Amino acid sequence: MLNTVLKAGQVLDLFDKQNPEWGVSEVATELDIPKSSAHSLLASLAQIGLLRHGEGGRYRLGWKMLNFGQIVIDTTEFRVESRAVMEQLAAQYRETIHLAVLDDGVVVYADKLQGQQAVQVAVTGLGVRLSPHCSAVGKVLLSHQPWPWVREIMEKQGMPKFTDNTITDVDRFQEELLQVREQGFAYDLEEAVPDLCCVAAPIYDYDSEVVASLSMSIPAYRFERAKKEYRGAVIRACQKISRNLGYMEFISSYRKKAANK
Amino acid sequence: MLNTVLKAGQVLDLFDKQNPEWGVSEVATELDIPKSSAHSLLASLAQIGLLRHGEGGRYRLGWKMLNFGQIVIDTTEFRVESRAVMEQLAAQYRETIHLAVLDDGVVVYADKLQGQQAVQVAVTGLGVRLSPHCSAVGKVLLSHQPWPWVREIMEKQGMPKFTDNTITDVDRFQEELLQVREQGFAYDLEEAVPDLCCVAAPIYDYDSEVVASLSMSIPAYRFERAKKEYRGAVIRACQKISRNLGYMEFISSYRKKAANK
DNA sequence: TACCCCTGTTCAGTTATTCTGAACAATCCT
DNA sequence: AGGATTGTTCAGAATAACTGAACAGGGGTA
Repeated sequence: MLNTVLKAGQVLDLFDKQNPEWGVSEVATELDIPKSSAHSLLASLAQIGLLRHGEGGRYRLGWKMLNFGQIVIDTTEFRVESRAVMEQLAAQYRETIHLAVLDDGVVVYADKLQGQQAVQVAVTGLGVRLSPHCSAVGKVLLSHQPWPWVREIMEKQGMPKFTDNTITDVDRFQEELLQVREQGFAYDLEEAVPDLCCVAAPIYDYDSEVVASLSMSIPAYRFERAKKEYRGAVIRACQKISRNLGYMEFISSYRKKAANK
Repeated sequence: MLNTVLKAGQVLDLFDKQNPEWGVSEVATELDIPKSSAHSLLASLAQIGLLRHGEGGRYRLGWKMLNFGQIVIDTTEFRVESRAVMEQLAAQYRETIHLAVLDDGVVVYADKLQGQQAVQVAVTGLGVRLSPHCSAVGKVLLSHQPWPWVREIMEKQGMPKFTDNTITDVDRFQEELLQVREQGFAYDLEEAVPDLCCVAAPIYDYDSEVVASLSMSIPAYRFERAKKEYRGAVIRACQKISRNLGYMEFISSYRKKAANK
């Protein structure tokens, strides 16, 4: 591992929505490195376009980040395939639809659609990273990962309690994941945000790997009324996307048999 | 300048919409470096999340890029201010609206709206980088930069001919920029794409700096009919955005006088 | 207006890293 | 099953990064 690149990564990670602008001295004190080291890191990152230094010598994330982000969006196969199905769902139910993936143990929103105002949609909240233990998509994605790995992640990240329903016990979480995997969908019953429920299902690719998860978010009072219908719609949507990605169920079950031999 | 970071930048620049996936050996031969060097670069970039290595050990841009791109979008002041005005323009004229900035001598689309289908809009073509000599936004942005610097950029990048109207002569381009700066707007009369015309104007910030340019793109036959109206609409939109950013014209003229002393 | 303090930037010697090329392991294709 | 890819590892040789003090440029204040 190249030490210099790792340091550069630490520098980049400082830039977030709350602190989009950093000076050399600030970075130096924050990372506890000499001013000159911070300077060469920032200057080099600016030279390759990942940062830019505008007025006052302060640094911001560069426009190339926009470019790279867009490439991610445009070249992710399941994202392209999901789009049409997501729009259909959003149009029919007028609820918020999320498409999420697992990245280094956290849930990342790869796409988002709102039923109401169509315009702002695809941009807001995209790329947001959050802990997976309290969301339907997180449960779905983790349920298809080996438990020891999941356990390690949970211990490393912790399982913060956001509402009374948040699962904070590791063993309880394992049971939940087993059930999710078994039944092929997951609920989030006000576990992350009060009064907000979600239902999510897995998206498989041609290799029968779970590559993403799609969810619909619904206010609790409305969710209770038609839980089954929402669930069915999400599951059918995921099946349709999976099929478009080349997933075939019978091959999957065949491979499971082969693996168990 | 940190050599390692520069190398990392070269690696990242390989990833584009046409080649979103690279292996170690491919990178090594492409950049003419030993396989092991390519490996440590890719592995390190993957560790900090800028890349990810999925199936087959091949590497792709990481999900963190989406995150960073989104931060750029959400924390760019003029972009936030422009949004409402752009939507208004798009709704009224039903034509494509672009918001562009200058980054290292090239034009970058910071936002894009289409009048017709509202949904796909904000995502398509965002972050795209193109040469500035054949677009209205490019002319506007360059017209507010010192000519020697612009000349250098033009000589480095070249001025490729896309249509019969493309300006390919440097001296001719200088005249054009002088006029654009003087009149406060720029046309693109089928200079980049046949049958496509644009009109663009500058967006000033509180410091009287040109930070971006907004343009409207219209099919040539329609553009000829109402050139003046389109021009007026774009200029008024830019003035409104500039004012929201704290730009005040009288301060600008005051500073010009002070600078000329 | 002049001062002071805090910026970002540069530089050269010391230190620690990266770079390299060959050997290994795993995978795909024939 | 074989051959030729691929990605990965390792230890010595070469080179880069790290440091801390000195420099320069602004912004604010007295």
